[in-house]
Amino acid sequence: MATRGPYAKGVAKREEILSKALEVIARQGYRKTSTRELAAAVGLSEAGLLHYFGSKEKLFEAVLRARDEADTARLGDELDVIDKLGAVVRHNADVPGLVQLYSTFSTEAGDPQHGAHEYFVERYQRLRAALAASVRARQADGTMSTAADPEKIATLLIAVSDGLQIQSQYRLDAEPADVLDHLVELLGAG
Amino acid sequence: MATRGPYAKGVAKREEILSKALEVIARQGYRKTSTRELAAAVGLSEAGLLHYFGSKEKLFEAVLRARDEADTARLGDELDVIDKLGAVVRHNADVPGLVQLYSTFSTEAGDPQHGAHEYFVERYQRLRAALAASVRARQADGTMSTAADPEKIATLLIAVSDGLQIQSQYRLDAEPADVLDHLVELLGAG
DNA sequence: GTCTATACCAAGATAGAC
DNA sequence: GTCTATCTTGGTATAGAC
Repeated sequence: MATRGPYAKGVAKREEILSKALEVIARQGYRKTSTRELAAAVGLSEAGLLHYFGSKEKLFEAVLRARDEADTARLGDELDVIDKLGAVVRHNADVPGLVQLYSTFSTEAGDPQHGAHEYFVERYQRLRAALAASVRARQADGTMSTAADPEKIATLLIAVSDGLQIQSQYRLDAEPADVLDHLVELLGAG
Repeated sequence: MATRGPYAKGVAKREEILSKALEVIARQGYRKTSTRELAAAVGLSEAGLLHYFGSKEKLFEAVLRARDEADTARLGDELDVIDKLGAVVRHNADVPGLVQLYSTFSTEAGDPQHGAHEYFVERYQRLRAALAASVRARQADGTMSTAADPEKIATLLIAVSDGLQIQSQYRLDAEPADVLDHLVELLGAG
């Protein structure tokens, strides 16, 4: 039962699929992207496509992981986590299809049976911990109110960022990132 | 060509469908609830069920409208809109199926082609206007910081409430309503 | 009691997941 | 190819306005 791992060709194809999937989804949204269409776009049969990821759910989970990695690579280590969150929200405004993928997927994976449920559980835990640490650091150097509860503010910041992405799909006048900035600014006083 | 309006029988059936739909969704989630199953639960064929609502999307839109009305009826006119939002978030914690329906639906209806898109556009506009008015009222009687921008805070409060419902599906320690309360409390200072 | 919109069903077209 | 899902087509039966 020696497990052999992916061949170089498979790794390359995997990456091609992810980047193509991102492109197609960004153009036409998540719900309208079928595995059939995606398969055609990368020159594979449906079975061939699913061979790499096992299921549609896992494929989209991989797309989101790739996006997280791209965000991390793009933003570097200059900003603290709260500022990064703002930068990502700002950047996302230019990629509506991806926003829809993230929103739809994070919502439907709320079902513990969903293939990507654990991915989001871990992602949210990691994000909350990092944001809470950033809140504490800001409180220590006096740039955030000490009345704020770090854990609750961490949860709040994620909620704001998720919720703004949903609202932004419905003729929202304000820029989502500006609303988030306003919150951080108000939390700085006091 | 005179349009005759629904018969008494139809009105009753419509209500039965809405309440049964809520029940079924609460038990097994939104995505796993098919029109076939729903039709069986109310003793109709699929075509008979769709006769009332036209499409699955419109049916679930009707469920959400009914929930909004129930919330309004239950809460009365004692509370101002911000407090009502908190009360609804608190109440929703007891109806997990509804939370999933609302989250999933509000997300996938982000597509302008979606049957319920206009419903959410109007709902968000109405909510934002009401919340902004409440912010201004609080600023006038000194219970909210005048540094807060009423429009942005209105958008923010909705985002928080939507985002918390998503996060609550992923092993969130804090009570969503407590996080919202914490925000309102912090906005009161200053 | 007539008439027609409403209430409902059987079968199938279409399309996506796998 | 198979299975499952939404929704359409083309009907019959009945409620209830006149």
